[in-house]
Amino acid sequence: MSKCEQCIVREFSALKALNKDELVKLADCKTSYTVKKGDVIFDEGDNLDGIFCIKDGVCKLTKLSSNGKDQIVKLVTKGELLGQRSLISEEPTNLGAVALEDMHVCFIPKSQVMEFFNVNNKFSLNMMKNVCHDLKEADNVLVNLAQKSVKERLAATLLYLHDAFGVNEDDSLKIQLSRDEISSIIGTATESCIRLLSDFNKSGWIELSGKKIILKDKAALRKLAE
Amino acid sequence: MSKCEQCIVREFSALKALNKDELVKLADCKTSYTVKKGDVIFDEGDNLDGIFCIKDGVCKLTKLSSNGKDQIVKLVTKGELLGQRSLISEEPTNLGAVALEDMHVCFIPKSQVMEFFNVNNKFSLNMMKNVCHDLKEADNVLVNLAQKSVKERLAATLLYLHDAFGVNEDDSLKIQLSRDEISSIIGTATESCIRLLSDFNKSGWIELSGKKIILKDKAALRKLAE
DNA sequence: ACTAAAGGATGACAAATATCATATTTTAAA
DNA sequence: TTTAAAATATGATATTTGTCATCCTTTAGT
Repeated sequence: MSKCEQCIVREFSALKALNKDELVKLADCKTSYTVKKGDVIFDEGDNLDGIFCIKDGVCKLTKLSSNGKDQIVKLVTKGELLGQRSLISEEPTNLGAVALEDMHVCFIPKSQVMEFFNVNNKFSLNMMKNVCHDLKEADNVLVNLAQKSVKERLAATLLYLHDAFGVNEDDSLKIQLSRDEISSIIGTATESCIRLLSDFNKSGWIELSGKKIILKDKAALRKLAE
Repeated sequence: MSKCEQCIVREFSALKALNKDELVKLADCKTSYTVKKGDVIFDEGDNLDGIFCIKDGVCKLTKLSSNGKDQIVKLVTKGELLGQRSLISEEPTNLGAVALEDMHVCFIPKSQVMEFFNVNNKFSLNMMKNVCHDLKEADNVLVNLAQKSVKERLAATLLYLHDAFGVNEDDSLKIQLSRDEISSIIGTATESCIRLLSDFNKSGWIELSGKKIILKDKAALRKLAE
């Protein structure tokens, strides 16, 4: 069982408020495991009995719409916690979580989270701030989906992927999404997304080679995304 | 200065967790006032020095998109609190609030909220649950905006207005929104919204008379909205 | 290495939605 | 009350986006 005290990732989440004793307790009760790319961490509607701390990797939070299509609501990465809302609300999850890469995650049982909650005010405040941040982001995404064109949303999404997940040595986006997944972020048909990527490519704003995407003209994309 | 102890509205928000002493304190520091229809309660980006408790009336929370159009993110009514997220995040507001009807609101200064926060665990938990509920709702709206057609969103919105705000004696929706405001909820051009309302009218699903809207065939609307 | 399946690309076309113009009705202000 | 402004309504048209068909490319499994 690895020690949470030495886990750098903890510094990026609400868990940073925990003291030494609490970290020992945490290490004691957590379950650490790996998740393969494509694996389901939890399904929409699952009853979670704790939260997940992402040690490494990225996953998508999705919701199935009544039209049969999945919408990606949020990408969650290293250092973030999963399932907080469900835990606080004492409700089943509203979104499902699927790994986009191989991941390392730790599961922290509800009882332990609740204990920290009650004894460590800083921890609960941090967690609350996380949820508040998520709410702000969700509102912003909502406005973009309602008011911007697919083209604008694609440009904005490419820039977001660039800024949030960085690039490889060859400048290609580090995070690898299928065309279908990109469509599922911007809320459009896969073919429309592919077509627009082609257009962006022809305009010289991006460069496509296989699954790799390189942003060649971020200024142009930024102008489009506003 | 009216007593918060006797205010029924309190029962519907996080404030229900306050005890008698705390309610006296609250009554002591709050400012109660009226807001006229169309008045701005706060603007997007304002620094709030407290939260608002809605005693009566309905307001819209909006965000201005870069295309110059306002998006209505949420309608907030009697019993709900405004500005919680901003207060917890210690950030300017992400959304503006405008009265849709004449309102009675109370302003509770930040210092007092923070004190309750620190001494009353139930209160902070309630507030946290509110934010979590807002997040869940925002995610759901987001998915609908991304995946459903304008027609479906209009049907869903009419049903929502019916269920959330009720009807008058003549069965017309109690809450009166302009066509422009309805468009701003569903995220479409005003003309498209007007046209679809006409279509719904011709189909016999709704009845329009001036600004009044009567839902004649909720089953049909529900089927459309899914 | 071979093969099936999945993902990606593109054309043709249809449907949904936005935009612009204009008329009518309602509302609010002088 | 009169009048100007705003809101509502509708047609004509352009643009955006989705759907369906087909082909090509990559990936994964045997």
